[in-house]
Amino acid sequence: MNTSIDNHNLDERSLLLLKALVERYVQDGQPVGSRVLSKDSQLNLSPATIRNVMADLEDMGLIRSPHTSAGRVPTVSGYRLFVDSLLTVQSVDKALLNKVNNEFNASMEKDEAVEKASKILSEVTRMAGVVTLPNREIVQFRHIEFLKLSNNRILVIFVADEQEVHNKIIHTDRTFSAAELQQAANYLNSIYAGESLADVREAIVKDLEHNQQQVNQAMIDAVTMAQHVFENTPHEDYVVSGQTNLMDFSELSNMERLKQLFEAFNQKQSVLHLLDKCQHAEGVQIFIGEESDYEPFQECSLVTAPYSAEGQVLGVLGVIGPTRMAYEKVIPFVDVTAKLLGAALKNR
Amino acid sequence: MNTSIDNHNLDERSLLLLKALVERYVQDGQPVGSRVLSKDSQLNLSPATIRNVMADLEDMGLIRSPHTSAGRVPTVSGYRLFVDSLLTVQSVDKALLNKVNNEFNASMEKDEAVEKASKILSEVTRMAGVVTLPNREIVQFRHIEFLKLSNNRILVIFVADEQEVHNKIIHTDRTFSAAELQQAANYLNSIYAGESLADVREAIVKDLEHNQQQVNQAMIDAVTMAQHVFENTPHEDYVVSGQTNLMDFSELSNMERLKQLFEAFNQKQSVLHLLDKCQHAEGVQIFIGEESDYEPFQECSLVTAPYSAEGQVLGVLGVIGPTRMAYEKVIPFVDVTAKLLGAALKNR
DNA sequence: GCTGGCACTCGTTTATACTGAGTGCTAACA
DNA sequence: TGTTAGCACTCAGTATAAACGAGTGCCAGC
Repeated sequence: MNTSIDNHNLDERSLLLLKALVERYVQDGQPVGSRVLSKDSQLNLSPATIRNVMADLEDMGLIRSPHTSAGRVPTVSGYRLFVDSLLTVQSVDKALLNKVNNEFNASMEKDEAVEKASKILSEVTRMAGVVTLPNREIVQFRHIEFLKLSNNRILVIFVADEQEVHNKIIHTDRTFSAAELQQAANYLNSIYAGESLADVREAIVKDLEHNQQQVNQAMIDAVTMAQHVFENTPHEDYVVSGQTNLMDFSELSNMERLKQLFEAFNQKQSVLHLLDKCQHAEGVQIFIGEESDYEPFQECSLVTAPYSAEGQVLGVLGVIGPTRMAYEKVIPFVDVTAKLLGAALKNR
Repeated sequence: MNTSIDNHNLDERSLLLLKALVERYVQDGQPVGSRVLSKDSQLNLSPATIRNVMADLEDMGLIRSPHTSAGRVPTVSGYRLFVDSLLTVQSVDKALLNKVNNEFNASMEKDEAVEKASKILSEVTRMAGVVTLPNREIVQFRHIEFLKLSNNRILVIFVADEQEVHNKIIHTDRTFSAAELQQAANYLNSIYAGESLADVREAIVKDLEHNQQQVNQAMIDAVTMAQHVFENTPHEDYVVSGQTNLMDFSELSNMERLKQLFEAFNQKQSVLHLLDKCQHAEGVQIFIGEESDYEPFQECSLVTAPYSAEGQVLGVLGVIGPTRMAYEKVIPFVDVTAKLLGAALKNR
């Protein structure tokens, strides 16, 4: 790795100072001046010298001062450099780790575990926790069932992956008898059971083409109905916890922006898009402030990690909080939570 | 009705003045003084006279002044008197009514309709809308199905009331074969289909006692499993929309309290309790400020109405907003929305 | 009983000055 | 050449005071 690029051609001392500055600022939220930094940092330097260095750092866009007579605060690039090469990751407290691990107990179902993970993330970090629901594409088709409601409304229940039950009402062109429905279900169960949903979807399309030439109307009907169910397969989704924690941060106390942020969580769509980007990143991924390129998150950072079981990436989890957060603690915690959630989902 | 009690022994003029004051205050959120009221109200009275009347109203606890040199604002009792006997209900705008009615279309399922109602309430009133999910007790049992997961974990799927699908995983003492499960389902479907959930629950208990003496183990097993499913029947629940609308009100801009309020929505429990109280009230029910006796709602009012279909009360819906709201518009709108939702659920 | 008048209250605004944290620059020092 | 002490300067924040104005309560007169 070319550290000279990573580090903006800065010498050791400047980097140490930047590190000290970020840590200090994260700690008490006040712009930090040369005087405190002089006492704070290991290097025994006078405030004046520090001011010189800070001037350089400011020129490089790593820090800035809110106004003339205030200290300096890190810019996004400053934070970036910090998290990329400066920060000393703190290992997660043993006791905490144990406690969290115990929260995931064996009798827990998928949804519960996800919910729990989100809650843990928010409670431990005192920020907002978010977990995407396990990806459905790689899930196995297990069982399907049709129930006639009214003449051409049919309730379809299908079970995926041992315990996920989905249901949907479809509208058909003609009326089916209970026997026909039973037959269709049997047909589908016999040929698709055990395949992944993605595969099933593909297979359905092929089956339709293929059967068209044949004359078995019953099969065509069955597959057509299945297609109804799978074509707009349930959207992805995620769970948020501890949104209200964000109301405690003074940097997010602007009602205007806070409202935007909360609405973003409700909308889901854009946040999902953002989380998707992290899905196939390896390990922890971080968006600092405007890096996310998403207006409502301007003042926030997002720390994520994908979680997986048996080599399969299932989803993403993370926390959202103010840019000024204790990255050195949050990052390892998000990381470990992802692993624990993955483990908890292993035999589900 | 004994108006002399209702009206705190106030003469017509005082009441008219109170009415004018409340309306004015609701309109522009500023304490209203004698001068504006003198111009505003029909009665041609000098500010001095109005001041005298206001002094009386203040003595009775209907209005108060935030400080010496401000106008007056209504107290909770003031609002109460206003909504009970003073307010002139404005009929809902025809165009709006039509628009709202069209939002509920026939192909909508129960959950969707509820969701929609909540959204409509929040969007039209620009406050938070809330709708409890239709009561499940009166719902019909339709179909049950058991699916074996692992040795003693069984996935139970049951369909209620034509389209509601519920699922739950139960743990059994012994292992059942697929055939046994099928048999159990058949048994339950044949004897309980069509009954209300409440009845089913009762029947199960009786069946168990009764069958105990008999020797048909299969039936006992079936009923025992059913009992597992029904014993802690899914909790009540509700849907909120437009929480973030509440962030626009200056009277709720205290972060501390706003956080409390949002957390109350998440907790659900207490809010549900409050809504429950309205379930069997006839027509619109209103809690003004502290009347709800629920801390987080201190600065808020809740306007609710039960909704029903075919004579059966299904749930409650309403809006939550600042005490200072346009009751004369909100009340009829909540009322009519309840009716429309009821109608939309009629043939579901 | 209603009204005009008047003294009074008190939150809000505006102006002014003061404070203190922090800077940039320069000159001297090692 | 890098470091430091010193000094003038900037500027947000706070305090103080004065002026303002919206509104009141009360009283005397119509």
